Amino acid sequence: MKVHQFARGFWEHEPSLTLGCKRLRPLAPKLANSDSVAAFDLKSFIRPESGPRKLGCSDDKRDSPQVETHPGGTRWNPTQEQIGILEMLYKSGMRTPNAQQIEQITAQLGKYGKIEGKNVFYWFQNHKARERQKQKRNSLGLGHCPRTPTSITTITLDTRVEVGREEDSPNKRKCKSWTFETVEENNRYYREEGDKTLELFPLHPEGR
Amino acid sequence: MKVHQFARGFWEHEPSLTLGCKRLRPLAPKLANSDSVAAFDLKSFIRPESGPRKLGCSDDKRDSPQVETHPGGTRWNPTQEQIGILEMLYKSGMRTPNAQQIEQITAQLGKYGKIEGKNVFYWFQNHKARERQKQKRNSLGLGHCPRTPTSITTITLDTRVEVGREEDSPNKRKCKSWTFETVEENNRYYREEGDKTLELFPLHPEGR
DNA sequence: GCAAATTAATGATTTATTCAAG
DNA sequence: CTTGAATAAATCATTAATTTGC
Repeated sequence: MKVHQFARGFWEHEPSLTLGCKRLRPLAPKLANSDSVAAFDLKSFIRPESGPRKLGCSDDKRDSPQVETHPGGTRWNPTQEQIGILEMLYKSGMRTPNAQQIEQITAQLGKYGKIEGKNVFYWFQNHKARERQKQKRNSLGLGHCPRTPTSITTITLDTRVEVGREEDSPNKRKCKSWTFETVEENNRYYREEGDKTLELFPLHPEGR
Repeated sequence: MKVHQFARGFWEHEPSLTLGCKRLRPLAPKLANSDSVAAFDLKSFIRPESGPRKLGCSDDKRDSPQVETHPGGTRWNPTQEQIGILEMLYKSGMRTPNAQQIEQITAQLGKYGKIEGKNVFYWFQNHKARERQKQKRNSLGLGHCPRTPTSITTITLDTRVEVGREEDSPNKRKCKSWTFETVEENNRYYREEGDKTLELFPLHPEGR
């Protein structure tokens, strides 16, 4: 709220940035004049996806025949093996795997078909949420007995990980580090940020 | 739901996995009996946290005088400059920056103090949400006039990025790829998954 | 003045909801 | 209509402000 002075000239520092110059006069100067260069095209910076629509699945989908991974594949198409394993893990009590676990799972599942970490992550999120819905529907639908978890079933080995409940331990927070990558218009694949991240993390020497 | 056979022996495949064996017993060291090998310690695998509390800010805060980044730093502690710039961008209409943008912003803000991409990401999420709350409170609090955005102000350059509203363009979905990393017990720092990810991504050649 | 105690802000995660591919 | 993907809302947890008693 206070500082705004240095705002000026902020982007000029690094020539490596695509949006170099004096633009970024975020406020004030509309004035229909020279918006070509001076305009800075903040719009495209802010929302690069607004212009070109997607709607494509006609021409760019044909380049890669189908051999690899999911067919024309925008999204992950899990194989039976993958689903089976995931469900097994779920039944074993796993709910929100951490990075290491996701990594391992992804590595394993990768043997049965192409898959990424985020697919595993999403799967667990969705599955958890949908099992919960289903359970809620059931508990409301057929009578009451609201404490009956519909899918305890199997997995009763010695692991006493809660199966039907999620909210349990008081300290649930983890601490994750991500690397974003957008797959849009003209996207890169997996942006490293490599060393940066490495030097960033020793900060929090311990989780919480 | 169907497949369960291969469940057994699933983790034995890859010796490269760190949790191959029985180590990784971060918590629950009590119980002297025989849960050592046969137990497989699935529990610790499933929920490695929940044991050790943090509560530290008394002795580990003094090692690094204060020079670098946030003091004993578990979480990002933004500097005035960083906040200022972020707010500026927010006011410019930026709401949910994509990977590329986060990257650039992070690079810039890194000049004023340690920061990661996820901090930027979170900041925008939180700020957006909290501005929304605030606005809702205000609109409810002082009279009506429910269509008055309290902070249109500035930013009227040629970029017609919406300032006061969020829900707008029909196609909002992006497609991000992450690399998770948990910082817990004995955590790793930034797990690559490097080549893997690279070969994974060409799948979705374009967002949506 | 100064720490412990309390409160206010806000960074970080999780959960709920929504969108859209197939 | 199923479900992968993404976003928004709710929640948790730290850190900084601040208050308070000495």
